[in-house]
Amino acid sequence: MVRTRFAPSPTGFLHIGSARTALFSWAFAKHNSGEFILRVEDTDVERSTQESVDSILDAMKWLDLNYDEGPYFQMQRMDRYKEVIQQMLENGTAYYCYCSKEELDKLREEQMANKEKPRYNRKCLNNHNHDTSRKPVVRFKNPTEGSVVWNDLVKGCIEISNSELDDLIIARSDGTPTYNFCVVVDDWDMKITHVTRGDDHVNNTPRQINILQALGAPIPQYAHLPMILRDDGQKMSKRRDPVSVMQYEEMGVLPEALLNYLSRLCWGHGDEEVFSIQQFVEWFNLDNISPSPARFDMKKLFWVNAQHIKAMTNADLLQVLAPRLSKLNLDIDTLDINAILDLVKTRGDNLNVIAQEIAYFYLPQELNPEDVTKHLTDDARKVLSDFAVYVNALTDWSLDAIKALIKEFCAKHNVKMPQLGMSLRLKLCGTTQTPSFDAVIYILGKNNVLDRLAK
RNA sequence: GGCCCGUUCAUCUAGCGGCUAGGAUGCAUGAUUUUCAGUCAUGAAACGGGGGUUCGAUUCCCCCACGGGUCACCA
Repeated sequence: MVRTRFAPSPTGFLHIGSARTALFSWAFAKHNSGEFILRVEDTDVERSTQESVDSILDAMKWLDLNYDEGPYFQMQRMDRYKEVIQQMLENGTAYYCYCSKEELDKLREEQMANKEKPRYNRKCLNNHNHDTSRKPVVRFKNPTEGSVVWNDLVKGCIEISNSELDDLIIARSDGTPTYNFCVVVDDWDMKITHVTRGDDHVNNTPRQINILQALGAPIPQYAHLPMILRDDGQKMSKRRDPVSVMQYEEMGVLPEALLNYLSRLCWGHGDEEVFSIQQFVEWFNLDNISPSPARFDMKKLFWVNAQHIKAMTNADLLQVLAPRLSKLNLDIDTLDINAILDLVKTRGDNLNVIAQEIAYFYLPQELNPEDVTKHLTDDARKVLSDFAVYVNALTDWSLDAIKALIKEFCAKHNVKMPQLGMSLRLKLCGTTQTPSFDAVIYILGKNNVLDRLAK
């Protein structure tokens, strides 16, 4: 049974890169009929907040990345961690260290000055004459010989010498365990078979494997996924980029489109570009993940989004649009919303634009003064009032009849289609960029058309 | 700086020793003459550099350059 996990720390919203990691972990589990576990790594008491937990959970829900187990919270597993630390203390795979932060800082500085690798000098390993008034930390006794080797499912074989590692702290002086230790105990207890995570964790892996071995625990498989960078190759930044998943919701991106786009970063399946999440799960495997980082291309994301919007049924589209339409105070029942949707769903690459396209059918829009001077000249106004007479006289309110009417009008009044069209659009919709005006007239209905022309 | 990882069009990618190096986004041009959008067609555009291995390297190996990650009582 394949078991993967997603383990965010609740120190902020769900990051777009984390979402990609979650997606791949989830898809790998689903593809293999396995289980996906959510675990909240909240051992950093200073920075973890309930608000962050909630926003991460909300984002996971929005993306519809469901977990089979959890969310587990590490802070609720303290007893277990302490039990394991006690065992390690007893069997000699861990030891108390009484060195103060100041001492350690000094040591580090000296080593850096001598161009040595900063690492703990094991002063407390066998020295028992320490200041017991101090609260000690617990250190893991890392092997000094040999190296740690694992076959990373994305990166291939990686080997790191134990001489690169030092005795890391697994419990702080206040007794709370640290990240690398909790991860190990959790992955073990939760029977995680495949650790899929960002490749910023590659350097933690040998430490974790060493602890796992000291514990006599099985070693899971590791798959380190490449980072997602900005379009200029820099790291994404909170200040400059939309990095929160929910910001994309605000920008009118569909969750399935975001997932589709994210899936194509560092992964591909032939020439496939636009596909459903179900299809993705069927295709997904770790072999096709490219080991190099990818850049986030906002334009392509929105193109993918447009493809998904276009492919939706009107009923589904209306449902996702509902909150936006009600915010605009549209009473959609007054017109044929289905016909409107048919016309506008190809006219935007996000839900906000689509909602605006719908809005001008229902509500008279304010006119841009530039458009007025350009298109609503005295001549144009005369043409429109003549046209209103024709509309008023039309008894058969069908699209074909309206088309015929327009043709007839243009011929008789010696007006070219675009001439009529632009001023008509402006008067009817408040903008010169609309779908075919015959269709707009048809949907609006005679009364609306005459009302708006009269204003 | 040490260690680890990476490098195909501007961007996302296909390629897994022999191809006119394919697709997509974006860009440019044209068509659809009812605007914009959409759609369709066409076009420009890539194997970081240097050594090997081989009959033959984008593909395998080494070196260099560049990019990224990481070196906490953060995760």
